[in-house]
This record gives sequence, C-alpha cells and structure tokens, in this order.
Amino acid sequence: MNVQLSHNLNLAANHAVAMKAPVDSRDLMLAPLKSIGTISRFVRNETIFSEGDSVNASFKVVRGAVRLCKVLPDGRRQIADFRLAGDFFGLEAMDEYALTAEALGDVVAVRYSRARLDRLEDEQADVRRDLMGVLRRDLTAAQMHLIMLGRQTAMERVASFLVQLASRQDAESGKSIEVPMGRQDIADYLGLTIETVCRAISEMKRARTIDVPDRHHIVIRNLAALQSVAEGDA
Amino acid sequence: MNVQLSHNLNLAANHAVAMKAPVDSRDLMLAPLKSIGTISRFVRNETIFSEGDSVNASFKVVRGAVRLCKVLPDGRRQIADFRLAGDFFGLEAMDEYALTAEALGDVVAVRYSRARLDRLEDEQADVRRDLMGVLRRDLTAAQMHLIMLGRQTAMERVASFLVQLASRQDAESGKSIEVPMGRQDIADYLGLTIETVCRAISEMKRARTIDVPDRHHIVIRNLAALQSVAEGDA
DNA sequence: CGTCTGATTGAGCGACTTCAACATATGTGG
DNA sequence: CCACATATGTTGAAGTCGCTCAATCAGACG
Repeated sequence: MNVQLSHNLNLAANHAVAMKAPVDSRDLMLAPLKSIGTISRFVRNETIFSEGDSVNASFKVVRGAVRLCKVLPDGRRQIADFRLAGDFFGLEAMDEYALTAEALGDVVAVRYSRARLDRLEDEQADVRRDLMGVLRRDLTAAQMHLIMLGRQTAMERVASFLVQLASRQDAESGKSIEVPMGRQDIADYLGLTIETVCRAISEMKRARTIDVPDRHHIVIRNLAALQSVAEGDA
Repeated sequence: MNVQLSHNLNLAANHAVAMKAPVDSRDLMLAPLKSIGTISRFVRNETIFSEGDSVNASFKVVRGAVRLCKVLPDGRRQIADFRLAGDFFGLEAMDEYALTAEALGDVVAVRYSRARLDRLEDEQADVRRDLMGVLRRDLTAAQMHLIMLGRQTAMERVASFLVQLASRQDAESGKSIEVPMGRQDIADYLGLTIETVCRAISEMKRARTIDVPDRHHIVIRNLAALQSVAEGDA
C-alpha cells in the first residue's frame, strides 16, 4: 500500500487540477512517516486546532474532510481550504497556527508530532523534500484561490469550485460527485453569501449543466459547459 | 465589546509579519546559496518568467520590486504577491510556473539554477530546511491575502495594504513609507479597480489618517487609526 | 509649451448582499 | 411512528458597495 513516491509530480496548468494532486499519488508518498504517526479521531464540527494555538503537530486526513478557516472579530468567516482524504494540513504553521482546523463531518486523521517530524526530516532527506513538495502544491493552490476571489464573478467561482470537486473525484459528464461540505462552507470558501451560492447552483440546474439529487450530491451533466462558465467564456 | 485575546491575530499585522522576514535574517540565512547564485538585471516592466514556462530557476530580489500575477483570457489581472529586496520568488513552482513575474521598476536579482539548487539542497540539509521556512511564510501570507480578498471591504483592504507596507518598512505614525507600485498594481493586488483604490486613499487623506506627498510616498499620520480601519472597527 | 502616462473625482448602474419568507431535511421525545 | 423542533437550504424583493464610463488633473519628458 505505501510505496515511496517519485517526486516528479505533474502539476497541470489547468486551474482545477493545479489545486489538487491526482488521487492515486496521495497514499503512495512518504512511507517513512508511518512510523511516527498516531491515529486521531474527531467528530463533526470538532476543532482540531485553533488559530493562535502553539504548534505541536501536523496532520494527514485519512477519512472525512477538514476545513481551514479564519473568523474575523465581527463574525465574517473565510475558509482558506478544504482538506480531503490523503491531504496534509497544519504543515505550513510556524510557531502558531494561523488558521483554525475543524472537522466537516466525522474525521479520521494521522497526527504527526512536530518534534518527531522535525527529527525525521533531519534524518531522512527525502521526507523533507517530499513535504516541501506538499507545501509547493498548497501554495500554488492558494495562489489560484486568490485569483478566484480577486477576479472571478459569483457564477465563475461556483463553477470553478464544482470543476475542482469533479476533477478531484475524476468525474466526467454524467457522473455524480460528492459534496461533503454544506452551502455555508462553500460560500465561505468562495467569499460569497450562502444565498448567492444557492442562486448560482439553481441557475446551473436551470441551464441543464448540473443536477442536484440532494444537498450532498451533484450530477455533472455537462462538464465542458461547466468549465466554460468557470473560465468566463460567458 | 470584549477585547479578544492576544491569539486573535490582527489580520493585517499578521499578514505583514508573515510577509516580512526580519531584515537582518535575510542576508544571514542561506549563506551556502551564495556559491551558486548569479546576478541578473531586469528593466521596468520586463518579464522575468511567464506562467506556463518550464521552470529552470528561482530568484531572490536584491534591489527593486517584483510582481507575481496571473492574467485571465479576457484581461482581468490578479497580483498574487509583491516581492521586495530580500524576498525569494519562483520557489513554489514545480515543473511549470503558475504565475508570471514582472519587474515593477529596474530590478537586480540573484538567479539560482533549479538544477544546482536541488543539488545543493540534497547536499546541505539546512538549505532545504530554510527554503521550506520561506515556503511556509509565503503560504501563510497567501492565506491572509485570501481572507482579505474574500471577506474585507474595499476600505479595509486598502488600509490593510498600507499597514503591511508600513510594517515591512518599520514605519510608525509620522513616518513616510515608499510605495514602489502604481495604483493599478495595488488595485490588482487587492481585487479592486484603480478608482476604488483612489477613493479609499482619498478618504483616508480626508480623515487625516494619511498624507500623500506624491504617488510613490504615503505619510502615516495615525497608524492606530489605519489598523482600526483595516480590522473593520468601523 | 504640448503630449503622454498615471491618478483623481463624479455620476449612474449592476452584481451581490441583506432581509425576509418559506421549504426541506434531520433529529427528539412522547 | 408521529408531532414537533431545529438546522440547513431555497427563493424573492429591496438596498448598497464597488464597478463602469467619462471627464479632469498632475507630473514627467521631449
């Protein structure tokens, strides 16, 4: 199951693909880490760590999904990223976490003590090299997210988000994708209100681009059309 | 009304700190890099590398400033970050640059061949460890930028930006800060139009929070007030 | 000077938000 | 298993912040 990852990971120019690695590469990498990780479980909406906490561990999602967010004093919330099965989080923190990590649903994760992780990195050069690759990918994803928040319209953001999810789940036209987060989480990730997200989804439904059998599932009826909307091809 | 605990980070200040390496650490760290770097010069608006180019080098700014941006097919532009003296850039790229790097004015930079850099990292563990720290700081800065674009108003963004600049230049109330980029660059960094940036600056001028002797200099008359605006304390 | 580029200000508009009502799950105790 | 409660999602109507369009201004430079 755990095989050393070749670190020549391809990062496609494609926006959505750039945000997430191909699914099969996730479990392959970083076998040496297994020796120092311990399993942690979190229930729905449980806080894994909070902004400002001193850093003593990083994590990797095994099952479930996590949101990384920050809440402003007046309650405004922005989600920086979601972490799904196979993703690391808490890796970018220096001495204090800059973001809060919360379980979207029930979560199983591997916890890596920072002290042990640092030691392992010193001992095994390839561990640090691979983790550096993880940071690079996260930074590139954050930069793409910046463009979305700074310069895309509401429709474009929602379409981009769905393309991202679809890409992550290898879904083509006709397939159904799982949407583990609620509408409010999507809104906070996209820098919109929940109402605007709903209206965008409804409009795509009307345009026969997607179907929504239930809140947590969306059928991609026309992926090409979705991508066009995401890119602003009107 | 309750003042939040110290762990509730001031967004703008946090962002600024995340962007800023202590000045004296810049030249001290990564001394081994000196052996493999070569000096490059770029003129105002020259492209250093373009989105999609295959990666063969990373850089460190010696003098001047660089913008990292992406342009959408229809011309919309988002600046992901500015790099000032002492900052690395192009470090996050995997096999293709995801962003375009352009010289704001005339720029002197050190160019590190990726092949040599990779080799040096393999040979000297502390080089890779330090560069990982750079990536961590960049990622944290990008996450703070995300919050700004997703959840702050125009006034808050402009104020945050000025606080950032001031922090980077160790400026207190009464001091003047240098603004190396034009209004359009500021707008594209903040996800606003140039007009909105102008109006925000004018309003702060009217409120006696700042003075603008010329386009490339701003006097911070009341840093505390500026920070309040940045945090949305109305 | 006149020209050019970048910055500033004003007027009107539109996309997204806000506020409000309603709908659809999901869960709980009787 | 149903009645009710709560959370989450959807739709409509009205308001607002930031954008667009347009005119004017301020330096820089030949």
